[in-house]
Amino acid sequence: MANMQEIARMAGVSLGTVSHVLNNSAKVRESTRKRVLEAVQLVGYQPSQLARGLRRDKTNMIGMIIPDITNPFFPAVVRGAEDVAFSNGYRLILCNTDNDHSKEIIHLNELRTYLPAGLIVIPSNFSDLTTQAEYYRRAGAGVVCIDRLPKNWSGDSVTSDNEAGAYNATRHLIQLGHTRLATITGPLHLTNAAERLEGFKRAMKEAKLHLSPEYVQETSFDKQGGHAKTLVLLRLIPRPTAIFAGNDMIALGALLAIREAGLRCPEEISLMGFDDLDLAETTNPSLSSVSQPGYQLGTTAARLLLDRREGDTSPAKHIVLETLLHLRNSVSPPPDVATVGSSMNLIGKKQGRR
Amino acid sequence: MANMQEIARMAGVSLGTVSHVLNNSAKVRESTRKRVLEAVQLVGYQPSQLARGLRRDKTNMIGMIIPDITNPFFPAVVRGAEDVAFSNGYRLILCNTDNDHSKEIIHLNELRTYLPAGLIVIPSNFSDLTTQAEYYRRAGAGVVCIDRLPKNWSGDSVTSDNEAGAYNATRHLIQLGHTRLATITGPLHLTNAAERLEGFKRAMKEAKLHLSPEYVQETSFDKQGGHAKTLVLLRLIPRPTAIFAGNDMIALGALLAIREAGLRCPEEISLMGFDDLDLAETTNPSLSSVSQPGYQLGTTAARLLLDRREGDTSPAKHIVLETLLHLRNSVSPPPDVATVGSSMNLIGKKQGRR
DNA sequence: GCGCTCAGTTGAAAGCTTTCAAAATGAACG
DNA sequence: CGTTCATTTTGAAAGCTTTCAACTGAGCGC
Repeated sequence: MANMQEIARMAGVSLGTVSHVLNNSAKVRESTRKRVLEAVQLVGYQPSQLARGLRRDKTNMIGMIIPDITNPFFPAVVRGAEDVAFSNGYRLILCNTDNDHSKEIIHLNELRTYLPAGLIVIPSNFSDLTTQAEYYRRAGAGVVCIDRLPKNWSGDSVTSDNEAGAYNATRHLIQLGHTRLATITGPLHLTNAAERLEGFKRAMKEAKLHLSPEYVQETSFDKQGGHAKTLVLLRLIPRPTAIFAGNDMIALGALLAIREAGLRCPEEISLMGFDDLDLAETTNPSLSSVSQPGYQLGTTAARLLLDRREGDTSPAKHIVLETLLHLRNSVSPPPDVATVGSSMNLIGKKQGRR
Repeated sequence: MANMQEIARMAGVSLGTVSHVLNNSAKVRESTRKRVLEAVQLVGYQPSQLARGLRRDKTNMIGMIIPDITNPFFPAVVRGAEDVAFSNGYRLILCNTDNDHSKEIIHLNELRTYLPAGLIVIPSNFSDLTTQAEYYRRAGAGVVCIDRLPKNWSGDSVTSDNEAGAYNATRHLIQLGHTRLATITGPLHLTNAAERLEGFKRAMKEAKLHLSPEYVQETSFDKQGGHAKTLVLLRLIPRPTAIFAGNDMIALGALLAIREAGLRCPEEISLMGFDDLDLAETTNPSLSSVSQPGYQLGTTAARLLLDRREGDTSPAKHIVLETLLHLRNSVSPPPDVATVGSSMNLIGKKQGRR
């Protein structure tokens, strides 16, 4: 591959001049500039990002560390980040951690030696990000934490308003007439799962509804977890009439379990998810869910990183994105209320409102 | 960040020796080796991948170029590639092209200057990959093309057996008694779409069924396309009793259109998808689909790349992965046949067979 | 004709590693 | 103790760019 040396020779100038033309780092006579650019065109020269990064102490790469691209919530986030990154000349290195904290450390350690412009991280379980981020910052690379935060995180972050989203969803169920509400949460050491539980509890408390401990089940954020814990809930006496699932994967498992148990959703039991994945639309019944803006999560994080890169040194920002309650067919008034009247349609119209 | 120089000083040896310890590139006395490793441990030294790449003329990065990570078929592919890459010490740079050939070129040109170990590409529309790949090969980087191939591709490739998958799916529909089969294909300049149409046609021909041109509709690989073209098909007289969709997104759109038209699936019209995405399981009715191994597509491609890296210089390989017909509830015998008998259950049992 | 300024250009160093020829070390042997 | 040979270790170059101090040459005022 052609290098600067060759361009310099072709244009009859020195290395330095070629560099100046390429980077606009000094005034270059128009005629000289033209000669250089012509040579560049001619051989299709592209500067070595490796050498450039080494010399500048910074590359145009952004490390993106996520649990698992296969989890349907994450692709939109990644895409959001990539779009903003790409259109500003940055590229994304994608790393999956499987929520495994040791895998995360490997990535964090190695990524650093690429001198990335920054890092966007969805922390793994028990992440050590707080310590590691310090090294990055010292090296002049920003770190933005998204979706959930590790212990003691004091850096930049972008999250969804999990608490409010859960609160609104729960309140909606309560307004429909439900009094025996249960929830299946994600792992409560994850801030997003914990916040959603908080929102759920706040709505319950506000409505002065009793919440017995076995109505709160904790599990992993996946279908199997949702399935297993729903079976537990369905065996309780009295049985809950509505389940608020910590995310849509859990809700999906719940739906399965409800069907297996021979119950009808929403007639006998209502179900509410979180994330509003594409699949929420196509399940049977379609799934009501709290919509959180995954794509925006990614773009905002990337934007934040680039702003830092361009010199924004204001104190750590904690951006919280709004959620939206997306109502579909998996919720209805509880069995006893349903027979009374049809307040249901009315409330169904609220679709899309917060 | 600590560098080799520092390690050398700490261990009281020269740069070269540190390098040899780190790379096992020469015999080093055990005691010396130990001193070096201790220093490395102590400061948590990690070699600069940038400098290493520059010197070695090759990094541990693999460029992965795909249309859009947001398309539900791709995450599994990417994950497969990342898993194999990661466990062999390689990292993935993810690039989305949106099927835009000019965006692909930008990525191809820039990625080259990172001296990646190789490239895994799902070519965009009208991709120029064949030309570009030559440059990569000259630089000692492998290029593996997956899922679909660009014009004149003669390099390594990994694809699914689209033709056979489509053939089997179509034959199944025919065996159920359908005679008026229609298909909605993806863009026919894409090899995978074209191959699926070929398989469809072969089954039709074999069964001596007539296929009039308006029963073959071409569109983009997405929901909107599927929706629009299904509306076209449903207006035809006589109306097809089965639709073979080019992929599950098209099938999803078709399902919507069928529902809108007030028709019942599968009773009045059967629907078959391709890809067997997760969502196929949760639609109503659940979607029968040709399952192609996305994850394996990724792992195989990465494996192939690494083999090349390790010196495999055999001629270009064209690996074709098997598909599997995954039967669910969206197909049944056509209306007239259904009333005759219940061969349906029997065939339904074939689930999972090829 | 001299000195000064200023725009434009240059050359070399630096960034961090790998690699290779050459040097140093150490052990064995006569 | 001096050689020899094998084993370790070293030093410097190379890979490609950016950056900065220094240089060149033209134009200008006096």
